[in-house]
Amino acid sequence: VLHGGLPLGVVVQPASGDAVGASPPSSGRPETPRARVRAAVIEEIKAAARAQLAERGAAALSVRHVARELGMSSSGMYRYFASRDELLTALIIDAYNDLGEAVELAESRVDRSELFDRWWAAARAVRDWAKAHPQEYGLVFGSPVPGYVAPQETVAPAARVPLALAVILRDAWDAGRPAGAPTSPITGVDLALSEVVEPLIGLPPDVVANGIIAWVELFGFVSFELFGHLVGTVDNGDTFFRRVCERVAVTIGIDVGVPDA
Amino acid sequence: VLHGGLPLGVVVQPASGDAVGASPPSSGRPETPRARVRAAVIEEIKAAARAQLAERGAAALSVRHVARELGMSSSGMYRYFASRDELLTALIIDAYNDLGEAVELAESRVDRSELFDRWWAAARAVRDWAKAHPQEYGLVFGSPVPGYVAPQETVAPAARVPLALAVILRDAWDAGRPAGAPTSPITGVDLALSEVVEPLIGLPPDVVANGIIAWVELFGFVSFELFGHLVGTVDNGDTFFRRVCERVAVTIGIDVGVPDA
DNA sequence: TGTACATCAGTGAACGCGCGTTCACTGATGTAC
DNA sequence: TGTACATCAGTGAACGCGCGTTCACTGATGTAC
Repeated sequence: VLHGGLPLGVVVQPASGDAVGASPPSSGRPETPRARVRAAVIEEIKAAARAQLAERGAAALSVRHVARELGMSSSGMYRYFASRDELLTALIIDAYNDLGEAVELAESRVDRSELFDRWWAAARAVRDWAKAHPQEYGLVFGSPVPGYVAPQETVAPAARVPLALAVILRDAWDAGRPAGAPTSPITGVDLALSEVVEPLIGLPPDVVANGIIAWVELFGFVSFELFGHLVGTVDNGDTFFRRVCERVAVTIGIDVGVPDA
Repeated sequence: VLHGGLPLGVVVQPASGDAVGASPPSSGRPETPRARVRAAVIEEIKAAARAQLAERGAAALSVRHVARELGMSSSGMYRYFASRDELLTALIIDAYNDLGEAVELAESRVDRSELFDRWWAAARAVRDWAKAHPQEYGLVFGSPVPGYVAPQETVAPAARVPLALAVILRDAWDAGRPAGAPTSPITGVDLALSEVVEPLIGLPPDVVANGIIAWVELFGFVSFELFGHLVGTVDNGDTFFRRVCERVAVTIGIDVGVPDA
C-alpha cells in the first residue's frame, strides 16, 4: 500500500479469516511440533521487522530486507505473510498488545484503593513504553498511511489501554468523588462507546467525557514529547509529565494527595 | 531519506544557505522577471507535491511523479530542488506557515478583550486546518521519519501557533484572572522557552506551564481525532471539541462565560 | 515398525516496476558594451 | 539599437538500485494404514 497508488479511504482487506499468517482457527498454544516451529519463525520474522522499523521507519520496512536479515529467501516470507501489508498489520496488533500489556501490568501492581497511584502507574507505563518503542508507537499513533485501513482484528488490542483507564475511572466513581476536587460537568456530547469499554456503562456522560479528555491528554503529551514538539519548551519532561498527570487526575475526580489551591 | 538506510538520529543537512531552491539571499518579492517566473514554477511544483501528499502520503511522494504531473522531465526538477529531501522540507515549512497564518487570521478577527473567543477562534482554526489538510498536518505532527532532522529554517514557522497562543495567555494574565476560575499552580518544572516565545517572559512559571498544557491538549485532541482514535468513542466531534476548549480555557485562567460548577 | 502418500517449508530465478540522481546537451533569456 | 557572451531552464538517456510478488521446483516432515 505504501507503494501502491490507492486513493485516500480505500479499504485494503477485510479480515481474511484463513489467511496465511494466522494461527489455527481457535486459540491456545500450538499443538503439533510443526505448528510450534512455525509460530517461532513468525516471531523471528516479526522481531526482525520490528528492528527495521526502529532503524528506518515504517515506510522503509521491506519484505526482502527482513528476509535477508533472517538468511531466508524473500519468496520464503510468503509462507508466513501473504503480503507486506499483512506483516505490517501484525506489527500494529503486536504494538497495541505490547503497550496494553505494559499498562495492565504496571497498573495491576498498585493497591486497588490507591486510585491516583493506579492512574499514575498506567500513565507512566504508556510514556515509558512509547520512549522504548518510538517507531512502534508512531506506527500506531502517528499519521495514518493513506489507503491503509486497520482491519477488524486491530480493534480489540487497541482497546486495551482505554479499557484499563476506564476501569480506574469507574473505581474512582464508585469510591465517590473526593471533596475539594470537583469535576466540572461536560454536557451536550454524544458518546458512542463501543461495546469494548464496558466499565463505563452506567456512568454519567459528563464523567465519561472527562475520562476521554484524560485519555486524549495523556496520549497528546506523550506524542508531542516523542515527536519532538516539546524540544525547546520543557526541559525536564519527567517532572512536567508528573504535573500533567496530577492535573488530569483532578479532572477525572481522583484526589492527588497534594491539595489543589 | 525515506529510502536511504540512515540510522536513527543522523542529521541530513544543516541549512545549506545558498541551496538551489532558496530564493535570493534577502527577502522581498522577486525583482527580475526571470526570478518571478522561477518563483511561480516553484509554487507550481509545491502545489503538485501537496496534491500527491494528500493522495498517497509523504512516503510515496516522488520527484519523478511530481515532474510527470507537471509535464516536466524528472531531471528538470533539480533546477528547483537539490533533492527530494529539500522538496519535503519546503512542504513542511509551508505547512507550518499555512497553519500559522490560518490561526493568526482567525484570532485577529476577534475583539481583543474577548479572551475566550480569541482562544476559541485559534483552537478552531487549528482543527479546521488539520481537517482540510490531513496529510500536511500528519507530515508535521505525525511520527517523524527516522534520520530526518528538521533544518533550522523550520523553527520560526513552527513557532507561529505557539506564539499566537502565548499572546492570548499573556493578555489573559495582564487582564487578571477572573474570579471563580482559579488556575492551579504547577511547580518544579524547568521551562526552557526558546527566544521565539517572547510574550511569556515575565509570567510566573506555573502560568506558562498551564499554557503549555493547553497547547498540548489542543493538538492532542486534533491529532487523536484526525488519526482516527476517537472513532467509536465520540459521536459529535464538534461539540466535544468545544467542551474541551472550554475546559482548557479555565486551565489557563480564561473565563468561559458559562460558569463552571 | 515400515511403506506410500500428502502436506508443508524453503529456494532461486524471473517479471515488471518506479525510484533518485547525474551528465552532456540544446535553446532561450538576460547582460555588457 | 545591435552584437557577443554568459547565464539559466529544460531535455533525454542512462546508471544502479531495491522493491513486491509469482512460479515451478526440491526436500523434509508429518499422516494413514
